[in-house]
Amino acid sequence: MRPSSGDYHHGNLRQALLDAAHEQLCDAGIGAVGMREIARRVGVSHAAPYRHYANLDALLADLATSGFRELEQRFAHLPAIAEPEARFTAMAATYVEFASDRPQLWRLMFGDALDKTGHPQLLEVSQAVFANLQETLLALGVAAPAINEALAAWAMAHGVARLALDRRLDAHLNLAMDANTLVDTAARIFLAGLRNLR
Amino acid sequence: MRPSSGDYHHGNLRQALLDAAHEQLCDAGIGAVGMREIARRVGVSHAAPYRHYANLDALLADLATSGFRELEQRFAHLPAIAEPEARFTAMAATYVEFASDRPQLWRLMFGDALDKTGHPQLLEVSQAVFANLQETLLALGVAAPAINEALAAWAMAHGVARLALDRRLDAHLNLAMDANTLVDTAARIFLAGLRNLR
DNA sequence: AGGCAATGTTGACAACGTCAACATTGCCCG
DNA sequence: CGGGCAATGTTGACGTTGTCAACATTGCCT
Repeated sequence: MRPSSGDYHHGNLRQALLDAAHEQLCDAGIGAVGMREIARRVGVSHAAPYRHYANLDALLADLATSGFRELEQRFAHLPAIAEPEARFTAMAATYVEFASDRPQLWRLMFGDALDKTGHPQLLEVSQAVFANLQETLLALGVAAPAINEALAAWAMAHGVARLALDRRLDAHLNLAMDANTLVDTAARIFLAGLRNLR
Repeated sequence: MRPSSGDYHHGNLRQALLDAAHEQLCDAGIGAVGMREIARRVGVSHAAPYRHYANLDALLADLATSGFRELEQRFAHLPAIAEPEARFTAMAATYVEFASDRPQLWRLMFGDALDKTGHPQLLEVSQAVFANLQETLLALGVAAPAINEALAAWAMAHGVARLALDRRLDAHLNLAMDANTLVDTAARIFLAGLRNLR
């Protein structure tokens, strides 16, 4: 199905909408992403998206889902580091790096602009990401199920990412410091604490 | 100035607007807070708020500022704990507790619904909160300026709060666990790490 | 007492999300 | 091969919102 003859039918609007929404998100932030604006970007009438998404939230949920998949990919393509502690640090760094590479997407995924309840796919992919982290923790020799520790680690990386995104680091620091060195410090403290406790 | 005679003039609308906005925020979440709704709640015409706030963002910024002041108060009224490590743990717990007591307010303060740039008061109060944490870290014997460690600690507490608020804990846990025990775990790991590193 | 600045009201505008009614197209089945 | 049906896109409408301008009302100061 192509836009060969008359371009009344688009071809595959759904993906085009997603792409346009993604561009708009990166360009202008979450507040600027609206049904009409997306339709405008694709060059289609303002109500056309409703043939593919029940409402704006559904579209945003789909966008967030693709974000989680990308994050998962980054974890998957992490260089194979055998040593567990180094791997843990690398994962935390990857997490923060993703947030700093795609700040708007990250905000959509973890912020409160989108109500996540009622989007099972979204829940599923986010759980997959967490499972990945938990496995690494297990390799550290933490006793199963290691839930506490895994969550604490996640919280740490998550907090670093958010503080960095909100520019609270810039605001509170005279000296130069970026999220990367901060997450390193935090990971080092965390690992030392784990060693010390068991 | 009271609403004694004809109630054309309200008395002190500014505070009434803030109160109404706060109620609406707690009742229905950040998405439901709008100029017209606030005015409706106070019983005043839809454009009246503009005599006191340039726009909705300005009002929300004021609300967030009051939130930071309340958080500051909680730190100030913390029971006097001399032992630095216990005090640190108590502060982290207080932080998370605030988030769980006033989730919507916390979202406003730390979420991305409100653009914080261009609100100097807001920046000021949030810096004051951070300074408080940094002092406690100093008492732990961390070398001045201890910026790295203070930020890492903040990130940890912040991450716990956010994961809890977003119900990601519920989503990922079969067993029962709340933010309180999690922040305890995280604080213990963090402190053990600090001891181990120096 | 009178006038001015502060404060509140009314009405308007553009933009938005969403729905219903209608138009157009591709595809499948006889 | 043709006709109809389901999928998809368009148009127009409704109610809502943030914000502004013009106007009304009030309290305070001289």
